[in-house]
Amino acid sequence: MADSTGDARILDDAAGTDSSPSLYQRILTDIRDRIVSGEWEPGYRIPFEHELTEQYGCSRMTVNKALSQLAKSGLIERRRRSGSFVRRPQSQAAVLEIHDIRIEVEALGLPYRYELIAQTRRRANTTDRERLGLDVQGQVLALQCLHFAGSRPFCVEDRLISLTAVPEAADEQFSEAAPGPWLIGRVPWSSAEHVIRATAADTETAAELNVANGSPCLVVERRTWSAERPVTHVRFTYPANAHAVVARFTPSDS
Amino acid sequence: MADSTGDARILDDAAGTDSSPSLYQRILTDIRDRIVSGEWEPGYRIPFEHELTEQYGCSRMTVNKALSQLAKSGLIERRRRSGSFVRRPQSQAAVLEIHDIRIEVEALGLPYRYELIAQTRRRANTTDRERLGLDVQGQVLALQCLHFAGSRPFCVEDRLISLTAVPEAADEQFSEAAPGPWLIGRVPWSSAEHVIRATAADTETAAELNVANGSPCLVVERRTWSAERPVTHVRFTYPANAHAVVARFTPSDS
DNA sequence: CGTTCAAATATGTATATACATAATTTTCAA
DNA sequence: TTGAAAATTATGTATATACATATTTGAACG
Repeated sequence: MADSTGDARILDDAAGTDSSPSLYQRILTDIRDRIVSGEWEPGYRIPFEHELTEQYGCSRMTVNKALSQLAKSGLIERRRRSGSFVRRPQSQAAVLEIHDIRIEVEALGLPYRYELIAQTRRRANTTDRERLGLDVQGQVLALQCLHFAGSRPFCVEDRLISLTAVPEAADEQFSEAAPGPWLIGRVPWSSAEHVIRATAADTETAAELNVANGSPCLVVERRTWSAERPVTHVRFTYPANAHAVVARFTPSDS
Repeated sequence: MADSTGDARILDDAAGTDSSPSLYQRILTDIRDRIVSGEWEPGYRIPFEHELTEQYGCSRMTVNKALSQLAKSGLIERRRRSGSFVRRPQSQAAVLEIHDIRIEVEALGLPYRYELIAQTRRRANTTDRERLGLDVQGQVLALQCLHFAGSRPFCVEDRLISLTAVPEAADEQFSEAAPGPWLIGRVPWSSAEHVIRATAADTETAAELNVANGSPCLVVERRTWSAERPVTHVRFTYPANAHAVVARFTPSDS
């Protein structure tokens, strides 16, 4: 009797929808999409297991499997008796830190200051599209900023924001707040790519960083996507010896 | 009846052992330890679910949960009808590639050549212990090598291997095979840390890489652990523009 | 001798159920 | 009013069971 009930449910579902991805995976991606799209903001209480159980017409075990995985991957937080909540966008991944430069500078015991050098709004040109990984035209916001540690320049930031993905950025001044923290608090990212290399400082960069022309610099570029959509591309240029990128990795099964 | 059986089992286990970590997690770490310690080598067939079920006196669901997670984290591979097998050490993590320089060079369409410059065996000195993160003394093997792309030097490798962790390395010549691939095929790593920075080439490095003194270089350092034990530390120095480190990251719940 | 088809088998996903555990809310007495 | 005990609730882990699915093995047959 118990079995035949379950059986009927499975068959019903199979008939109703395409059941090629498993149910628990469908639940998982449904929830993940809602979080990543911003529909469910940080702090939002995800429906209780028993509610999802009803919505999907499945058992609690199935829902639990999906939610447990989301918790393990860090997208949600589960609290007994209270429910499951969307976590605020992880500001540092297990992997490569999405660094907040203010924190980096203050960790050195130096006062932090931020300065906006230039701000341009334009239709994406070829270079912009390449940087963002866009295939269609659209408005972008280009920013150039300087971060200071004490009185000395700490790094140059060269950023491009897709206004298609983040229209609110158009109304933002960025004269006080740096675009990095602003974006992080606003747009949950689902994927990121870093490219790290060394270059010799060109004339402009050398002047901005107050180093000798041609001296070695560390360049960190990051491209960020939210739900498959390009959000921002940023290039940080640091004078050598001022900065190192640290990445730790442990297979995540323990 | 079915319930009381399960019930009795749980109580038995609780009485017999400390049950503070959950059973499925105990199974998971048991297997993980055996793989990482090298007891179960790549290709080894892990006991079938029904065998583990007997060993741990639990249900298949519990064993399945542990094995599924190990599969998701990439440590094992599961094949229907055949069983679960230890995968060969992941040569590239989802995160930061543990790069095989030969492959990198050949991807550029250039012939690859490797040359051993120096090889020293010694008791670990202070610097060595610092590089490896060792707290006790022990024998280490220090290697210096050059990797060529065509006739031009591609990068300098400066490596330290803990002979406590890899005693076989003492008998290896490393005149033909580079230590990187040799180690990767032999020691499964459980954790890795990368530090990436830019420097100006010192006299020695400049000579080896055939670049101007003081020209910018990208330095990638990696420390590797196997089951909490330091295995190797390596520092790659590349002339700028010859190399970039690429890291991709997507939260792993999909 | 090879090809096809059926049995066997291990994993994959789902169910209903049970009890543990942590945290909040309610109740009730001092 | 406060403070301790009890009820409530959502998640955490485990069980027994069922059937699906992929793959190998082996048998039957042309």
